[in-house]
Amino acid sequence: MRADALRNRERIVDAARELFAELGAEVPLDEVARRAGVGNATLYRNFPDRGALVLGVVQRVTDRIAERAERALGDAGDPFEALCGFVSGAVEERIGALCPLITQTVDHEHPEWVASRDRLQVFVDAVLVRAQEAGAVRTDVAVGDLLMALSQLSRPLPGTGCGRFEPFMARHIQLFLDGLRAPAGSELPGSPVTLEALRQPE
Amino acid sequence: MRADALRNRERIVDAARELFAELGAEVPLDEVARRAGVGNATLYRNFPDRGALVLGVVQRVTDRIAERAERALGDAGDPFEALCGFVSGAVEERIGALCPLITQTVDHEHPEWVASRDRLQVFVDAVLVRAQEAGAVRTDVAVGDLLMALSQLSRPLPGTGCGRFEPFMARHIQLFLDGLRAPAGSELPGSPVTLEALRQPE
Amino acid sequence: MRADALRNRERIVDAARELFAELGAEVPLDEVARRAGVGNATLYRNFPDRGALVLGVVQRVTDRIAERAERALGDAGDPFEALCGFVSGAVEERIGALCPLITQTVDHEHPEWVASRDRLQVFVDAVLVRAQEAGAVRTDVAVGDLLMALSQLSRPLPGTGCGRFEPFMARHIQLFLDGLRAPAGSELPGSPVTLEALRQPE
Amino acid sequence: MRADALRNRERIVDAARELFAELGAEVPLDEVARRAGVGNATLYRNFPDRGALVLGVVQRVTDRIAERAERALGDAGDPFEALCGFVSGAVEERIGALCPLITQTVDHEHPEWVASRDRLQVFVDAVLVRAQEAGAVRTDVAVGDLLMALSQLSRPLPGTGCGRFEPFMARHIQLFLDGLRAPAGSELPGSPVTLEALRQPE
DNA sequence: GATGAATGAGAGTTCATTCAT
DNA sequence: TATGAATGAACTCTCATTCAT
Repeated sequence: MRADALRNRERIVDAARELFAELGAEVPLDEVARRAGVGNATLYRNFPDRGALVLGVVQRVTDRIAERAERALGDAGDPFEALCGFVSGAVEERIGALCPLITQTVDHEHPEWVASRDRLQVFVDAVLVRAQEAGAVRTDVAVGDLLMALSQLSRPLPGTGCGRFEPFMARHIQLFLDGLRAPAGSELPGSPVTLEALRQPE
Repeated sequence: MRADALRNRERIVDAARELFAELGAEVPLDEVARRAGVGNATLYRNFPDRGALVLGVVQRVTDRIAERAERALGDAGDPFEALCGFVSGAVEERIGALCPLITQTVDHEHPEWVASRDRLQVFVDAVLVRAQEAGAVRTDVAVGDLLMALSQLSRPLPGTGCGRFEPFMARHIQLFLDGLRAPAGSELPGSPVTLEALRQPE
Repeated sequence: MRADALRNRERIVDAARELFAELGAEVPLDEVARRAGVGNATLYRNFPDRGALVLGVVQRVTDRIAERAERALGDAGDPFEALCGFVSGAVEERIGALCPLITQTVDHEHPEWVASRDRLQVFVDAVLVRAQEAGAVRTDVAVGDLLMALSQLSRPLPGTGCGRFEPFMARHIQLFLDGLRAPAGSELPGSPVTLEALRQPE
Repeated sequence: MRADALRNRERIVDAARELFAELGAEVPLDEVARRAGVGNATLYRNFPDRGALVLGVVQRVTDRIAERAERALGDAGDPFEALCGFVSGAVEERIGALCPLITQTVDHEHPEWVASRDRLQVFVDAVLVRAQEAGAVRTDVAVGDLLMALSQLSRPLPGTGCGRFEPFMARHIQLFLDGLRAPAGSELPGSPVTLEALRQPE
């Protein structure tokens, strides 16, 4: 019976991830339950409120992106190529839907979230630093710059049938990656950004 | 009383612009009315439904950004500097809130919107082409690339007290502008994007 | 200027009469004003609230039907024919919309209304009695029986494009008139009904 | 819990039937819910919009009247008496509130409604024809003449505390029934009316 | 543990009526 | 005086959440 329950939980998170990406974070939770093929009360049993569900999705996505970064680290080829590969993977994992979920509802003190976030940061940082040490990426940027900009550039636009704008996004992400290349094209305002910035002090 | 009515209309559009930027396109219309200092029915007299109000805001913002572009055109200085100045101005005008409003609710056949959009395109195109002809910007990008990416990079994040993330955005926009610089840093997928893309055929 | 004001008042009552008959007594008063070709505030100047407007319409219709009855009285031909002619005329005057307006909103103490009602009763009673005295109509019915049933049978049905059902109504009114004929086809429950019944004590 | 849900549905239809008859088809749905003793959202779960609720009520009433006709058919006594008994029963079932609901909101293509309507027609037709064959009722009338006129004559008048006018209605219905008696008292305009007329072609 | 149903709070929209020109 | 505009109350419908089976 526990296997069944776990499978339900998985299906709920998956359904929520898709729907959040397609229709935004405001989708009716009954809709999520329907897509997951469970009753709504089952959803509430697993995630007492919308915040808990969002946290579940955010962690899931974050962890999968961290895995991608870890895999990119193991890639022995050109460091910049590895970085680009990671970027594509992150987009596939729907990183574009991530930032709004985090800023809108995640509790930044929540230890599980902090752990996921830090793990993500460690691996992406390694991928980035390796490219910087190879002289391929300017040194005045940090992991938060990469991930936040990437998230924004691939962020879904409401009303677009989920994917309609992706061809454009690929161009714009490429332009951004060109802007990351060493030597620095211009001086950047502010300081390099890390993921802790997401919970900025007010 | 016509003067009074017009002033009310202005106040409603202004309030909506702010609230759409701060809280997204789903803000309660009663909230917009309250912020504008009018009764809710006054809002509905001027804008029969949410779509009409969104259209009003979109046109207002589009027109103001087009004016900025026109002014940048008159700037006799360095063409790339003029482009950067325009970009800053567009961000100030809250271009970041624009794309979602357009894709979500604007009727792409609506003649007034088409007129505003085309006017914007003409002026921004001129600013961009001038920089390209001066050899400062790569030639495989078009006005839609600039505006859509800019819009996404400056798009407000829900739950952030409107501005909290602007320091980061400035960095990321700068990186994107660096990516725009000639010579081209890499080959871009797809073709240069114009604003007609916003209404892409299905 | 008074002539103008009076003409406005007339136009408002006419518009209201048509709309009440077509769409029921709940039509928006702004709609009445539009149909009358005046501003809504002009309507409110003439009729402080919906009740006053309804009273105006009810009186107008009542008076016109009373005139028809008066004319039928002057008709020297067959008394039953005269009665039938009056009935047709009353239907043309939209008697079918009358009863609901009266029961719903008219103040039964209002002296002007009482005067109109009594005048109607006097004339219709005369038409009816004449037919009864000629032996054409059963004697156990009174003016209220005739007018209330007639009103119900010709009462507009909402959603019907005003007139779609009139062919049927003509049949049913004819059947009712046949039922009125002497000698009495059956014993009727209760007592003959007069128009005072419209304000029945509770 | 299905039993409970069904009971709720029943209570909602009953409450709606009463309120439609008392106050017309425009009663606030919240009022219906209150009268039924359920929350408003329960009403909306069962009947997604007002049209669905009206359809539910119309079907319920139609079916009950059809049952009455069926029972009248089984009555071995005088055919005209049986017809009169059916008429009384139909009035008790609130046939008077039926026509407006049908013309105002029912979708005349809706298969369930068509089925109910046709079933009603079959039984009432049988009752009527039997009286005609016994020589008691004129032969130039059909089931639609009977039911539509009956509906209009017993149609509730707004503002009357539901019943105040029933004594009169009984008289007028009796007069109408007298008019139905053979031999025909006069020639009727048009042709006999069936229930299909309710959806008349435009 | 899982489910369908119930609920109340809230959002969009309409309308009778009042105000300001 | 006549008008267009403003207003708040009311109504329909949705949705997060809780309950009963």
